[in-house]
Amino acid sequence: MYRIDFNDFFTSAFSVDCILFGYSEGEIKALLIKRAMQPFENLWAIPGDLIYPDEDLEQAAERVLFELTGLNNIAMHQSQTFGKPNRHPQGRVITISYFALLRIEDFEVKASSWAGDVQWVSLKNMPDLAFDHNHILSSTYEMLKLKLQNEPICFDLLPERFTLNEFQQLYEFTFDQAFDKANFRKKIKNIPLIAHDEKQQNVKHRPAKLFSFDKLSYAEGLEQNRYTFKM
Amino acid sequence: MYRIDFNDFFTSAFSVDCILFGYSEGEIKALLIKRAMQPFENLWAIPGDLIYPDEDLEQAAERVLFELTGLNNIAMHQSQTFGKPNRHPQGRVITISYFALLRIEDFEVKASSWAGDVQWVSLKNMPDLAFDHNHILSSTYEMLKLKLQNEPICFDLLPERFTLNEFQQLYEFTFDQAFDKANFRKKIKNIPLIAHDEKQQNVKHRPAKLFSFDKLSYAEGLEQNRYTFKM
DNA sequence: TCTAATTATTGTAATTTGGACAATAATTTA
DNA sequence: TAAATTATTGTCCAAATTACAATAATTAGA
Repeated sequence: MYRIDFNDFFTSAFSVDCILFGYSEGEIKALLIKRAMQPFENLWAIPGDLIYPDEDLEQAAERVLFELTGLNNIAMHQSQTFGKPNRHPQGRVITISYFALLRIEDFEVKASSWAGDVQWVSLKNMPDLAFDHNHILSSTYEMLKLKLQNEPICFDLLPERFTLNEFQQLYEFTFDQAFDKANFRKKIKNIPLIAHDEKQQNVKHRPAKLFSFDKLSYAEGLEQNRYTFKM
Repeated sequence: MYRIDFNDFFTSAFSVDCILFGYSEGEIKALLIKRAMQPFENLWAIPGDLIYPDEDLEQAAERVLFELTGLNNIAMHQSQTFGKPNRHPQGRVITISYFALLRIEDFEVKASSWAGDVQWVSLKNMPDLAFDHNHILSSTYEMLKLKLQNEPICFDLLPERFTLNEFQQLYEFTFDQAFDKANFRKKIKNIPLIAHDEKQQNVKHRPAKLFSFDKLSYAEGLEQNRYTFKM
């Protein structure tokens, strides 16, 4: 086994790639940027940036999110790390992928210094992306689906107040299977929801009641082991 | 937002940390090394090494595993990446943790060049480790438990032929709860096991039948969507 | 205003699963 | 051969799941 000089190891860089997932029109979408610089200029890509030498990973991920959306205080979930030796044409760059769940309608996207254009793209309809970003995106999407099934993060994708049907549709999309309406409502009866008096607006039929997720009650329940979130 | 020179980013290193989990005496254990070099010389640590500039992440993880155990062809699972700016006293080193499941009795551990001593240590009984290794170990253990509940990897920890009781005990340990024997057997009836004629040896009571996991049938079943592994 | 259309919401009965516990079987030891 | 010990199977009841039916609330149009 050969040994290289210790300092020769310190010739690499790392980056974060932040996959921002949103949900609209019954589909999960990712926010992509059109790269404004080399390499892969003009190709669509996952927003990301090199990590500063004194910066924490999560901090870097939050920085990228903020530059693009102006949003703070959004939970970032670490997904996986990708590091094939030749994945970046300009040197050895290992990238750590993070994802966050956003409400598309809650903010306006700002194209940043390194992005010429920004767009929500449905996962069913993904073009060829820069670097190994198609691979990163699809494996991060798998991780999202796993987490959606085990943690109550679906509410980060839904509007603050949602109908039970919207909730159900998101789960049907996630599991790629249809549920019976009546049975879905029984299935979720142990998830603490707040029922509001407010109703759905502008629909051509009986409007549905609006609900919101009761975070506080859920946190309490977790502590007392009253439930774990399992769909 | 300040910008540093592009080349200043290429001053970091990355490492893999390989957590080797084994199962014996009703407990899950990790293989730790006593560090033979600075920093943290003589402290117990997770085996790991810097990644060579032209080396793939998984390849590096397999190299560490091989140096320590002589084992090849063991599935490595990527866990999480840790990168607090000051986690390594000699520079910026981000580490990617991998884990593998081993049958303790199937090989002999060899202390390697960078390890003075090697030992299986129960997770219930963990000393202070080098670097942020206590943190890495405990969060990787959480990921192991999650995967044990969703993928049939428990069989990598059990002997090739096992009794249903051994299988049950591993699950009781994982879930930290006891199951009724009869009911456990119903619960697992959709997991394809091969029943052998062979029986348990050298026990002071009725010997139990030995089973092994039917990988082929499981893979087939997965393809046809006949089952997903959920405990 | 009344009726059809549409979707929301609740209920019911049958089936399946899960948990508690009892009964029987196969060994070893003395 | 009997006692001890653990393996394995069976049974009953409660709980969860499923399929499907019934009722409620709203809009649109006659």
